[in-house]
Amino acid sequence: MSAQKPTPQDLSAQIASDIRDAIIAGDLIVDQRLPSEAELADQFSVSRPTVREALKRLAAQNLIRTQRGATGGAFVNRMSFEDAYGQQITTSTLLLSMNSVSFETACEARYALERACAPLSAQRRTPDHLATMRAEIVRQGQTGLSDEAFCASDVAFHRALVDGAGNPVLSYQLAGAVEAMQPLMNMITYTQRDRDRIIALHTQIADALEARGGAQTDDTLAALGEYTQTLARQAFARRGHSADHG
Amino acid sequence: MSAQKPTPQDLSAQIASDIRDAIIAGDLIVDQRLPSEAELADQFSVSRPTVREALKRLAAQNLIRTQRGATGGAFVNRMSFEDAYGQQITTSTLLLSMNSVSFETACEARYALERACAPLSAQRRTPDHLATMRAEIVRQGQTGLSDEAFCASDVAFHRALVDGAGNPVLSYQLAGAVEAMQPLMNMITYTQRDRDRIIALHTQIADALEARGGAQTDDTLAALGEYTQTLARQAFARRGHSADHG
DNA sequence: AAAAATCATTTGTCTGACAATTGGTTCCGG
DNA sequence: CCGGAACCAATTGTCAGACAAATGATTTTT
Repeated sequence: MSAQKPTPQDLSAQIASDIRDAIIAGDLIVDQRLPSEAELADQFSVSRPTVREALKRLAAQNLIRTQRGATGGAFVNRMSFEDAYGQQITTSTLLLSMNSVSFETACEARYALERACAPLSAQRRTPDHLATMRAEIVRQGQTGLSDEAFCASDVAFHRALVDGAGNPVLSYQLAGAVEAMQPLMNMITYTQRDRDRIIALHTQIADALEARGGAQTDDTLAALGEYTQTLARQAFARRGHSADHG
Repeated sequence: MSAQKPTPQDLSAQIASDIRDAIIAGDLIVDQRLPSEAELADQFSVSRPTVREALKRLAAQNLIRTQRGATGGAFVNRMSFEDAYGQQITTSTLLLSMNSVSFETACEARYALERACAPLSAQRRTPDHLATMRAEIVRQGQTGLSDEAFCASDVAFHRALVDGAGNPVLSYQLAGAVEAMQPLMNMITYTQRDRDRIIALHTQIADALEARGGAQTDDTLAALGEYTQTLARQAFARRGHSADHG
């Protein structure tokens, strides 16, 4: 009966919640202009700085954009796929780096999700997607490529695979899984032999997609996932050893 | 040599970016206390309100938490899976509702991702997961259940399936795909016959998971996805008709 | 009619202040 | 010496008012 949440929330957080709810509920539609900061301050009976803090919270979530000038103000933002990508990647990256998620768990999730794209990508990939993948494979074979650059190319390869499915929602969901893995992948040192093996598997995947072989793609992805897990286990075993000696 | 980005960004956005980068780079570790607002204002040569706006931006992304009092301040937040779920769902929901993503595209993505969990869930699901699924199936069969409640139960059922994979990263990634679909699913009117069919498929899925049948689960999920698409097509066809007449 | 100057509105930023919270500190009493 | 109560200091939360900067609309001038 009393207050479950008396005032654990700041005013700016409450106001942000109110406006956010209105946007989600559709009471505020895309590109609609919110009242000016002064008006909002009046409506909520708070000061303008407090309103501004609330608006900044919403802006941080890409829910609104602001523009200054005579006809300026805060406008409900159409959440773009690009915005969503960015948030997804930031969130996923931090989630993985801060929660002692094992490489194994993250890797399993990534390859499970990616395999979900395989049949669709085999069906719909365009020559563009294939070209991107082939180009990344070539890059991965270059001598003198740093491990970091190798991983970046790996990510680009896999993004092309995912995008090949031609489903932007899928691409968005996968963005986090693929990109957030990169920092973890960077912790591995790749020998030339490792790279050769990965490149061979990438080539198999590209070939399978070119031949519209969904099942083949899926199998090869599974193999690549397994191989990645093996590499990681070796890397961490080595690290564990040197830790013992350090 | 001039400015690539002259000043398209607010000061508070720049400061938020700086701090965010520091967190992502690991320069600021979990639970570490940031300098006080006054100190930050000094360091960045801005006023305290500007610093506060920056901090609110970060708080909106669950990157920091603030606490007041003598030993209070802003602390780097450990991004919890729960936090990440919430952001993921909000972002996905808005993305779908604002971008005229077709039901077909969203549904395809959802079932593709969910099928990725099938083999893992068949392998690892606990009796708890099965019990949840069975309970939701029972609920779905209750007479007088509103379409909305039916959809909510559907979501709960699918979440149990996904959680059964025992991979929190996977659960997190799927949260958006499954939950964000609910508003779209709510647009469909389910006849008793529709519900019976869905319940039958759900039962098949639960049975398959109980029998550790990954492939069977996958097949049934595919069938359920197809059926959902069919229902949606019918619903939209009807809607189109009445639109013609209205 | 076109261009330039002006204006009004709105966000961005600053200054200074006070309230509220909260852990630590000091002081008093036993 | 110990325990508790009063006090203190640091910090965030909020407010009020002001000015700067941007920007579209308006008015004036050419």
